[in-house]
Amino acid sequence: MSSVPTIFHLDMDAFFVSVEELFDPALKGKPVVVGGKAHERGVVSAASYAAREFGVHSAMPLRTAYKLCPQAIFVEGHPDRYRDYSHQVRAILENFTPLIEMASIDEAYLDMTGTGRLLGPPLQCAHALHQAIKDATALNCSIGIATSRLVAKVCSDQAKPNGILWIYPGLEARFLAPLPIRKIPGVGKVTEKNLHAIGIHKVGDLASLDEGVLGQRFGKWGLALAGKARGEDAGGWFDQDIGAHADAKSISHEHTFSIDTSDAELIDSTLTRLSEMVARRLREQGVHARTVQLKLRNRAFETITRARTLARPTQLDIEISRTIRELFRENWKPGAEIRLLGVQLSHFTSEAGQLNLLDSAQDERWREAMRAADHMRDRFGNSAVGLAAGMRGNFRERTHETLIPKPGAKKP
DNA sequence: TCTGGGGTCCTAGGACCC
DNA sequence: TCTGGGGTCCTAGGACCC
Repeated sequence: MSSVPTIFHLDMDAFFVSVEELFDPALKGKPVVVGGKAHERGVVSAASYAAREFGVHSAMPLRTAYKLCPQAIFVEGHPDRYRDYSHQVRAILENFTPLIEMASIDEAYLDMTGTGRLLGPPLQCAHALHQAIKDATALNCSIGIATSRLVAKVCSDQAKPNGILWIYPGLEARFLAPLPIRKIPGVGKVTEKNLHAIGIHKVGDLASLDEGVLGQRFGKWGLALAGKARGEDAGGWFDQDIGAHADAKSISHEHTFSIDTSDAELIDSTLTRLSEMVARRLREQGVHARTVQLKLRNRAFETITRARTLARPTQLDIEISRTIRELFRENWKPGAEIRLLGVQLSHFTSEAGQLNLLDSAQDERWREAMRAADHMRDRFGNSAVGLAAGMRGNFRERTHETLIPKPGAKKP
C-alpha cells in the first residue's frame, strides 16, 4: 500500500533577527534591521516584525530602510552564529526523520511519509517538532504540511509567524486558488508582471488557463508553471527526492567597494584575494574547477560576466588569479570606475588535469605550498597568508575603510 | 529606492563536428 | 556551388531564491 506523500516545510521566523535577539535581548520587540549600518552600501538581510510594519523588508537598500524607519536598530550580520543555529536545528530534525533537505540556512524540507505509526498524525508531529526546536534554541518557526514540496512551502509562508498549517490531501488546488501568483515559488517580479499583462492575478486564474497557451507564451517554464498552479512539484528545483544531496555546481566570491574605484592596485589586489578565497574553498571540497568567471559591475550598475574554460581543471590560486587578471585586463578600460568585482568557479571534476610530468612536479610543489598556506590561515586567520598582491589588498581596503569615519566604528 | 553576497536553473547563439 | 540537421560545448545574460 503506498500512501500519499507527507511533506513538511519548516521555516525559521525572522531567523537572523531572532538569533541576534538571543545575543542581545534588548533588541526584542524593537524594529531591528540586520545587514549593516544605516548609511552603508548594502541591503537588508532581515527585518524584525516591528520593522516590517514600517514597510522595511529584506533585499531593500539599507538607506531606504533608514528613511522608512529611522528609529530602527541597524546591526551587522553574524553568519557564523546563523550557521551554528542552523546546525542545531538540523540536529533536531534528524530526531524526526533522516529524509531532510536544508533548502537554505533557515528552511528545510522533511519527508514524513509513513511516519504516522511512530510519530503520530501530521499535526501532532509538527507540534512536537516545533516544541523541540523551541526548547533547544528558544527560536520560533513555522511549519507547512502538504503532499508536495511546493504546497508545503506556500503553507509555511501562510502560517507565519509561529504557526502550523496542514493542507489535507486533495484540497491543494482549493487552497492555492485565491492566492496571488507571486506566492508561487519561482514567480518573481518579472513573471508576475508578464502574467498580470495577460490578466492573470490569482493562482486560480493560472490553473484554469490552457496549458498550451502557457507553453507557447513562457516555454518550458510555462508548462512547469501550469503544474505549480495545481500544486505539483513539476519541473525545476522541486522535482527531486528530499535528502538526495546534490554537489555544489559553483563557488563564488564577490566584493562591492564601499566607494567605486579605478585604482589599479586596489583592483588587482581584490582580484587576487577573491581568487584565493574561491581556490581555498575548492580545496576544502576536494574538487578541481575548469571554468573561471569574472564579474564586473560599473558605476552605472551595469554588470558583465566573462568566462574562460581552462585546458585542464585546477585547484591552484595562481592559475585562477592569473586567468582572472587576464579576463579583467581584456575587459577594463583603465580609468573606468568599478563598483563590484566577482570570481566564480564552475565545471567541477574530482581529478586535476595534467599536461606532462614536468607540470605535475611543479603542481605538486604548489599544492604543498597551498596546503601549508591553508593551515596557516586556519591557525592565524585569513589575512595571515596571501600572495603578495592579496596582502596589500587586505591592508589597503581596511585602511581605506578606516580612513572614513563611520558611526560607532572602533579606533584601530 | 540607488541597489549585498552566495547560489540554482534556463535560454539562446555561435563554434565545431559528423 | 549559398547550403540540412542534430549533438555537444562554450559563453553571456537574466530570473529567481534566501
